[in-house]
Amino acid sequence: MAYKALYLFRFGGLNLFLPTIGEIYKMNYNFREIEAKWQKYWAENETFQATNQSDKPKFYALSMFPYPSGAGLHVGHPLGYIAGDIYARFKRHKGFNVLHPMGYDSFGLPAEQYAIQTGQHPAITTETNINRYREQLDQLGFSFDWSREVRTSDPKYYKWTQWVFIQLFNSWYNKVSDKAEDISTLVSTFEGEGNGRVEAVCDEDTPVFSAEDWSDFSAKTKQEILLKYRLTYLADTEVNWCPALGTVLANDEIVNGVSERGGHPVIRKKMTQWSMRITAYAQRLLDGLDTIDWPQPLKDSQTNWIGRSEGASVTFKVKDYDAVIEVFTTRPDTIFGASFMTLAPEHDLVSQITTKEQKEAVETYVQATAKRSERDRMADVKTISGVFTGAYAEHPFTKEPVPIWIGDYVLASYGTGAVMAVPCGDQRDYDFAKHYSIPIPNIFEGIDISEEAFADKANTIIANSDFLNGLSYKEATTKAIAELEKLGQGQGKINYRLRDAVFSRQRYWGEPFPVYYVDGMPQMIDLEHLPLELPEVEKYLPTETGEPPLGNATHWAWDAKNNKVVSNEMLKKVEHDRHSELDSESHEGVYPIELNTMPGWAGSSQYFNRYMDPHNDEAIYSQEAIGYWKDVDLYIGGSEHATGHLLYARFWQKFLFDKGIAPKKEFAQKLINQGMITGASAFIYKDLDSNQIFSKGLKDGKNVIPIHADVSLVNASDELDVEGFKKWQPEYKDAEFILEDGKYVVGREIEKMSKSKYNVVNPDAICEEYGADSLRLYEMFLGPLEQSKPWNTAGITGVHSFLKKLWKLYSPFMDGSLSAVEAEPTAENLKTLHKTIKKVEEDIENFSFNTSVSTFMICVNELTAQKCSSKAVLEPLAILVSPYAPHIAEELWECLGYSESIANAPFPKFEEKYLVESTKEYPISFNGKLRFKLELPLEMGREEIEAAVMAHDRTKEQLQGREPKKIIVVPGKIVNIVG
RNA sequence: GCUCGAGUGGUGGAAUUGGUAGACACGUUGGACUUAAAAUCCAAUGGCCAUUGUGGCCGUGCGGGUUCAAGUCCCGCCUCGAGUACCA
Repeated sequence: MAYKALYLFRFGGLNLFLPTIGEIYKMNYNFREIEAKWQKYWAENETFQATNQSDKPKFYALSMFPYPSGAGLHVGHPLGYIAGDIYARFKRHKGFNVLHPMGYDSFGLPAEQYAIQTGQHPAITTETNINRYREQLDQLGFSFDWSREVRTSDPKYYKWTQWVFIQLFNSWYNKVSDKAEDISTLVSTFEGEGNGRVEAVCDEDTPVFSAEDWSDFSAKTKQEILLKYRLTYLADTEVNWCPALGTVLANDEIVNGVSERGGHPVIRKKMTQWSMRITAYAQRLLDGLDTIDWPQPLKDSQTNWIGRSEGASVTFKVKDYDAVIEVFTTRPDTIFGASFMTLAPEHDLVSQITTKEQKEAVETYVQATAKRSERDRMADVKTISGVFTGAYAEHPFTKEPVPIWIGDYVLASYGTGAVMAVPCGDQRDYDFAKHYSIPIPNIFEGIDISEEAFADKANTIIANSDFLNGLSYKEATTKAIAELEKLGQGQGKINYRLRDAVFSRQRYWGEPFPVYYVDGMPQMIDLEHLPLELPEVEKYLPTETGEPPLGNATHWAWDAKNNKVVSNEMLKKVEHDRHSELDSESHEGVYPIELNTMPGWAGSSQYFNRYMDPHNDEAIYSQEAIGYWKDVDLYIGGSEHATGHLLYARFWQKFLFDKGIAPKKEFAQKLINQGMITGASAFIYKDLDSNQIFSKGLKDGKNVIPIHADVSLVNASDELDVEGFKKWQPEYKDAEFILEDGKYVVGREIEKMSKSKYNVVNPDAICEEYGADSLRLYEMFLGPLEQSKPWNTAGITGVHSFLKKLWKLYSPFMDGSLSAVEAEPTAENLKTLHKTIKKVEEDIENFSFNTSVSTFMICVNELTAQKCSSKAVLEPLAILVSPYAPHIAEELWECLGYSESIANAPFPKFEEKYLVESTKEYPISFNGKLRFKLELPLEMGREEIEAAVMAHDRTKEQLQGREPKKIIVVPGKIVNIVG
């Protein structure tokens, strides 16, 4: 009651109680103190630890774990984490048992490159960086369950990465059951009947053999054959080799022909590499996309990446040679239009079939293309080049000779590396034919092809094509395939662009393969002897003989008898008296260990499952744990992983599903791509001919180059601190800055946030000035989560003052005391509250976090105006705000008299009845033009509303005695009168 | 080239999916408080016109269309962004 008296006093304008210094300190929203207090509380009380058993429904909210780079976090990094954290906290309020873990993708190139430069062990750099990341993450108040932290570079973790690799090695893909099976089932089939009837995804050069053949094969041959079936296998692959980085790069690590990291040139090179038979899963990876709620653009890019195309494979006999050329075509209906064939210059048959006369020209051409880098080839797509081999193939139906050309527009890596060229139906074939004056037969009814090819399937009617005449694309395709099958020269086929994924990297800082070699054949190390830990090396560069960095290790040989790593000296000692070791059941010697390491995506392909049971040393995770958590309910991360991590992780998950290790075919049901927060770089304009630097408005007409200036030297109105700049870049200390209106104004450009562009905004500084809650709210307020948007610190005062107002709402006496009273809330209070509950709940469910921040602001403004201090309103409001601004919410919650954390307080229930009003404003509109408003009782029906509207003066005035043609009443919305 | 996505005030962005366009915030301007600054509070703020007053016209990239009613739906363009690329 005393409070209430005070309260009335204060709002009555008679503030007689002057606060003491201590009270002033308390009465303000002291975010520094509050945030430190609650971060400590959460850590000490393990508030966010999830249990693997609960009566509550489960919810798994995951954000992509970061690579801990040396630069630390900038304001762009936490965006997705904040969104994920809001959702996780929301779900806790909603009564879910929430798993919200975090960890580090801590293997990677930067740590290794730093090691090369400084000699410091990558583990040390990584540890330092992780500690820094942790500090920054803690500062932002995330509700992560840190007891489940994983690091991909931790041997306890990568033990299981190695284990999955072994499972893949011990599996083959059975097309009949359409899943991965244990390699032992394949071996018993080979023993029983050979491989004639085996339908597997395997290497193309796999020979056909009988059961007898199999038993006669040497142990080594058997292993070689099995390697052609295993889901991870060794093969000579043409790879993207980056000499500058000394490593192989995946396709998605190359941008415009140069390495994504560092921009070094990349060349094609053949190497023996581990590969993953991801192509076995191409169709299932495609089909699975329909079952998951992922962003359409991301699905599209995976679909494109997999690149399914339906068509036919056709074999052409080569005239005068005992050889056939197999081609893949999506247009078997146009087969009568094929007037030549083109092989990729790298095609195996080229050297065999080339005639004497053409030999020189062909060889020159092949060499010339080999020399051209991928980048050059891409740069000039327009140039048409090719050479005739002198050989002819035989058309399967007409038996006419078809000249065989080679040309670099045909890619060795796609399809069979050969095409049947139908110039009338494909623009590239058309251009090629025109260029070399090859005939262009027209096989389309009523189509003019004198200028360009006709590629429109939908409007195709085939002509001049024997049995295909008069048929549509669809009919002709079916018919052509049927006829080809009769001849034994073709069949329907589905082709994928997706290639098997190269899995070896010539790096130090990655997972070692659990593999040693006996007679050059890979052997797996048993689970009980894992992890195989990274050895120490003197230097982190490739060896002088070009071996990967692990070649520098002195202690990197496998003692197969004692199952441990021994020094390379031992290797030499035992090696010379080894016989056919593969034949003996157990290997007792000392053998070399694989020198490559695994790529970055290895560790990230199973981490989400490992979080479920991260400390399990007996299994990758227990079946109880994964049986409970099953899959990720919400995954938040960047779209740049669309065809990398997100595809590989789906592949591993499907494999683990086949093996009965994972219960779900897809690891993440819903995925959201958070947009990038970009930086507004600042530029100064240096005159090229003098020592002058021009302000933005004066640079036009001058010969200037823009130079990045650090954004911290620029104020909100784009004015540069010139003295600060000179201090920062002493090379310009004598430069003359030409000002406009007494100021130096910088130019702005939106770019990706990056250290080298000096546009990085650090969250630490923001937290120091405004607090983590302000930063969290502001990052959400900036715009829709999925959209990329530039950072602009200026606007943060808006959300910060919202928090201050919120604080005041709970503390109107300005003395730090609790103001919430047991007073009955007014109808107005409840209306404001329930409006907010409804909107905020909807917004969170729809991931429209930006609009809910506005809703909070409106709510607090209204409640302040209403002078609301009722507990019945302020309690639920604290819960509503808590996912967004958890620290202040906890503090308010405590002020309201609770000793438990707000984290598990139930989310307020929305009740429609509080929004109901007695009257409603109806906007009235005439012919969509004149508008006025009319307030009418809510319970009025349609006819009553019409009558009330017609009786109104404005209506009469407008209608001037005429009868209205039509009256449209949309319930609760608008009344429209058409006069 | 192909595949997606987006164009709304000075700025970031709202708009219950066809129903009063510009919520909320930044910025700007004016005012209050202050010796002053900061902080805080109040008011105005799409454009043009009218103005003592309630007002009027135009406005969601451009051009058409459907509808009583279009930022939202349809047709045709333009621009920007993202992904991808000689894929047979």
